[in-house]
Amino acid sequence: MTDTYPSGAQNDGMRNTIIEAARELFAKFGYKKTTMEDIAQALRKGKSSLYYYFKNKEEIFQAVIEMEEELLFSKLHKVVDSENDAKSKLREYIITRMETIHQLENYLKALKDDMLGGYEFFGRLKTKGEKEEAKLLIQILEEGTADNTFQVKNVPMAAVAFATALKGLEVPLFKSQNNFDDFKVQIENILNILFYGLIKR
Amino acid sequence: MTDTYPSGAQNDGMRNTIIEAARELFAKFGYKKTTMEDIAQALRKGKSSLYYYFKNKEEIFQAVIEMEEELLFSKLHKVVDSENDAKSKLREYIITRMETIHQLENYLKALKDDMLGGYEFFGRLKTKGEKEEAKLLIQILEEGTADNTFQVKNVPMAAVAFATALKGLEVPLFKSQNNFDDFKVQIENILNILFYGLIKR
DNA sequence: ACATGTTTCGACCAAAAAAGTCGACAAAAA
DNA sequence: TTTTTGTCGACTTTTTTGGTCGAAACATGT
Repeated sequence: MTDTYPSGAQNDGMRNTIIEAARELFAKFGYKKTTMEDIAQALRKGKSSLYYYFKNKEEIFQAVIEMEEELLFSKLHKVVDSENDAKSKLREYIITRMETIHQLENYLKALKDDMLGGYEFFGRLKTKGEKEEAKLLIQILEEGTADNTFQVKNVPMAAVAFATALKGLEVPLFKSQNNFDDFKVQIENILNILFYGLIKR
Repeated sequence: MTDTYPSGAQNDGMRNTIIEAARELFAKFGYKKTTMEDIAQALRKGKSSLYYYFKNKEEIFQAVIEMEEELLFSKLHKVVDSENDAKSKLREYIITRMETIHQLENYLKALKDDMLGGYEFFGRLKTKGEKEEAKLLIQILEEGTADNTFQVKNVPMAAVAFATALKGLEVPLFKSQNNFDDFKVQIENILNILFYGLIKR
């Protein structure tokens, strides 16, 4: 087979099993300190079995990060597709975003590592996520502008500005993984300031 | 200097600093996955500086385990030296023992690793701990026998039997590090059974 | 029963990582 | 100024790890 790995229904099962096991180990020890032997032992298999399903270690890690990004956007889509008004949606979007990223230890570590060169696959993944996030933010801002909750002249540009600000909020998550409640209070404060500037008066 | 390492007041400071930093890293990653570079970076020093204070990596780990054993027995001594009656002391001793061992992640890991060959220094440390524990249990049992709370014919032998039973209780700690509250309920149940057999009727 | 496809893994190799050493240097103390 | 203490970059040696390969076991099809 030419650089493709078994992905029929049967083997998706084993691939997903490997990804789940790897995910826990990467979360606990990090990418570097987790060995292929660790992952294999967690599955009670030989190390070389992993290479039947994945090309290499980084590909397993990529699959873990893709899964975690998928989880993140699944949650964000639920927020955007809810029946709430635009203001509530935006608030919920930001809180859900930061909270979920905080929980997805591997995704968070990958974001952090990316600042120092990170992984080959991560650039593409990040770009894809940024585009998806822009779409979601545009959707919320357009809803708010349509019903006059928000006063935004250039929605796409505002969405980009928002997304950039959200990235800045990621930095505190790199340092402290404990007091998210404190961080949440901070987010609420920032939201109030943001809304004061956005809500029509 | 001939195989001794600086241990004057000044350098005990640096040794203890190294031990504390190492302790956190060993607890988080385990002995094997923690590198000398990790420890050095945590202290913002060069890796070879560590070899000024310690002979090798295992000696650092030994110092960590000695410190944790010292913490354990310090707590146990407080229990035995309290003014409580023998029955309360025995109960408190067992709970404090299991709870503290549960908290001392490195000591617990060393106990676990010891079953698989473990570390060169650990045998001596364990023997020393067993002797000290026997003394403490004898003290409690003698107090209880003297005031007729317990009915024990051969106190030293009973102490050894107790210590052996306590070791058996360590095994559940190896597997689950989460629900200690459940484990504590189990301990209470076992204590009641033990007391029924011990308390004079 | 045999052939084919799928999955597993022990042995191995090359590369990378890590433990540990050494000599030079800086800083502190005498 | 000399001696002692402490630091660390460069290096060596040892160990670990990622990854490969061929053989074997297992499952499936004919």
